[in-house]
Amino acid sequence: MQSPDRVHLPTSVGYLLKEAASALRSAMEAVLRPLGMNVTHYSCLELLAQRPGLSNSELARGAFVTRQSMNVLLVALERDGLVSRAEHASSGRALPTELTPKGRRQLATASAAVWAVEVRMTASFSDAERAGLGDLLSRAVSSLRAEDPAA
Amino acid sequence: MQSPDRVHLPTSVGYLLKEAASALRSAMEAVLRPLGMNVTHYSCLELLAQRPGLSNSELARGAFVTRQSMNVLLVALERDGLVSRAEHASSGRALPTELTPKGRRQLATASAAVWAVEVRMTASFSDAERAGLGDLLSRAVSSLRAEDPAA
DNA sequence: TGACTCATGTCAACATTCTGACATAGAGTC
DNA sequence: GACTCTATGTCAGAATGTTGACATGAGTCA
Repeated sequence: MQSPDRVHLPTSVGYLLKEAASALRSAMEAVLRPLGMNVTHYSCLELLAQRPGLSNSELARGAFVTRQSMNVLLVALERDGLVSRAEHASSGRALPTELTPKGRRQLATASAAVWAVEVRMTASFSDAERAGLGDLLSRAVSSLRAEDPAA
Repeated sequence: MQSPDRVHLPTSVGYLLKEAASALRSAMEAVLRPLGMNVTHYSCLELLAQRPGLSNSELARGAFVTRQSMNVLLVALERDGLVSRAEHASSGRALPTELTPKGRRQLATASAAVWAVEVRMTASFSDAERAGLGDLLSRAVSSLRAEDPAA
């Protein structure tokens, strides 16, 4: 098939993974832009809806960015009245964050749009294929993190 | 399972896709950093090795960045003597680019390292699963691009 | 108690990438 | 030829994200 220590791009799982993630990101940004949001913006709100009280660092990990990046986003979201952060930590240094009603409303619109993108992406899949893709991706993540402390 | 117009993060194919791509990128950067390269840098060299004479715009599409970004990278790669660009276009405006021997040497090391990462990522997969993942990802990309002109 | 480790929030400087814009070159159409 | 359309290379500005660093708070252990 191919030489054993070399990457063949068109059939490389890594390349296809990158391509799929890129296409998904583009599609998401296309539907989020008219709503005045970007992917990280939406991800932050979605995380907060499903797990209220998350701290800046936890949100950063969930959205796959650094806590510094998430922090500048949170400052903007708080300024726009979409989230509210605790003044001071009840324990440790983590400042729990929560959605405001305004944030919840904005998220509702965005979440529906993003869901439609996900549906379109997996439109040709059977239920078994959809579940299989999720399983394979999960295992790939586990394998990557197994021997590598980074990330 | 879940409400029909809402995303449930831990089981969302989109979220898992983003997570896997993030983990792969981290792993690749971890092995490329000691070599003085990053992912886009490597991608550019790999593309040129497999398809010599690619133009700036074609490289950008292959590496999933804008042509502006690829251009600044190409300028740096040419300055470092890793690639050579044609002085003027033989047809149109596209300037074909090729690897120099130095670029080929650097790529050889990087390609082996990246290949090892891909092997690790799919270590627990059977051959059928590896091929299946590639097939599912390809179909997901097709579906995303089908109705959406962006990307 | 004190030292150590770890996670967090935050500041600063830097790197990377993108958006917007413009001029140029070829293909197709009238 | 003149027009339109598309693709390309390039410039400038801005947004976004990262690395590096530091201080703080909590837990662990001698």
